Amino acid sequence: MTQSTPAVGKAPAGAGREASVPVPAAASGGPISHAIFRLARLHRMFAGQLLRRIGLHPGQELVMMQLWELGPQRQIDLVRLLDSDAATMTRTVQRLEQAGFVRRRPSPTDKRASLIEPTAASHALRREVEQSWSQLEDLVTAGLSTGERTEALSTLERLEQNLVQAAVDPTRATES
Amino acid sequence: MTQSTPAVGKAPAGAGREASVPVPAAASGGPISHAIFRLARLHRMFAGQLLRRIGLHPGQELVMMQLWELGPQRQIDLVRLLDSDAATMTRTVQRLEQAGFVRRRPSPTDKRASLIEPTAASHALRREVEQSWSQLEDLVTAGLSTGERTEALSTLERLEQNLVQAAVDPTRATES
DNA sequence: AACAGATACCTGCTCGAACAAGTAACTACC
DNA sequence: GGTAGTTACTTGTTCGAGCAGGTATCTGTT
Repeated sequence: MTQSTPAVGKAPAGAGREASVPVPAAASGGPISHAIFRLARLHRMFAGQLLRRIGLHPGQELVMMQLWELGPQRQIDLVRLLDSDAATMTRTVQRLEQAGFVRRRPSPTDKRASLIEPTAASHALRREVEQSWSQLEDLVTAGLSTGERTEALSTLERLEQNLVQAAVDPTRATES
Repeated sequence: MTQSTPAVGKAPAGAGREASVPVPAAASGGPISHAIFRLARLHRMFAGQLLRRIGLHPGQELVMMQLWELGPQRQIDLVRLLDSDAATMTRTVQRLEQAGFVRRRPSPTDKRASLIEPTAASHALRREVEQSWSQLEDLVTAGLSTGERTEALSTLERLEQNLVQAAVDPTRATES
């Protein structure tokens, strides 16, 4: 574990401190950026916790959800759906295959590609994964009214859109 | 790169798509959670971009900022300040040392510990790192009024607090 | 039909993150 | 002062993420 976290295996690493005077310098340089960073960190930790007991590693659940929902997909499709990376997908699929959650079948129309399909064993996980997602949602939105949730969502999306915009139109400072 | 992103090395991987119908299933299972996930992803990509041209890897800049601000620190101090992991810190410091941004000196009072201090070479980076942070802040908060920024910040912090709370007081669903 | 370019996938590498173990060195208590 | 427990750090492993190649295979054009 990280440090004083007592309940190992329960609370995500290092949660429960900071949130007060986390990183003075970094915070002053970009409070919102820093808040995103911390929120993301915690959020990832919790997601990791939840997934851990299901037997998946963070990221794998996203692949599985696509397969469960859309059926067999080529790796490149998964890459595009998840906005991931071909190399990462290769390895993630290999591990999922090795774990028995996924099977590969050569594409009938394209000798380069193979179709990735969820195994029967994987379907047992589906409910658990979905539960974990809503569990996480409950945790993160605890105490928020419906209106506040809508508001929070639109705030997050606005920030996201700013970044998407900056990526598409690098008229911005990202350039040197 | 990921997919159709044209300007390789400029726009972070895979930005510019999704944001419309990204991951139907995952989104419906936890819209805010999912929004956090996407925002964090993009945010990390941008931060990575910015850091890349400085010559640091994501995470290393946080260590350096602590050192610049507080002076020589033991690894355990850095771990606590950044809420990181001792093992990760060992390797991050090793890489920073190898890159010439950091030096190790045995602690005068504790033979187990060593003091990590920023090198002169590293100080040249400081301004760049700080610029990158405010650049990122500008990107992410583009078009937001001062009031909206305050609001966004408190929204992020509220979500963060929810997670912190859940970590400290696992009366919640995180437990099985 | 032949070629150039795009695709789909794979492999090797580095890095942070997290877990598990292990080794010194320090501290507290008897 | 000697031992039990803690602490600081290291190493090994797995995993996602990203970059840089490399190899088949397909496709569009001539």
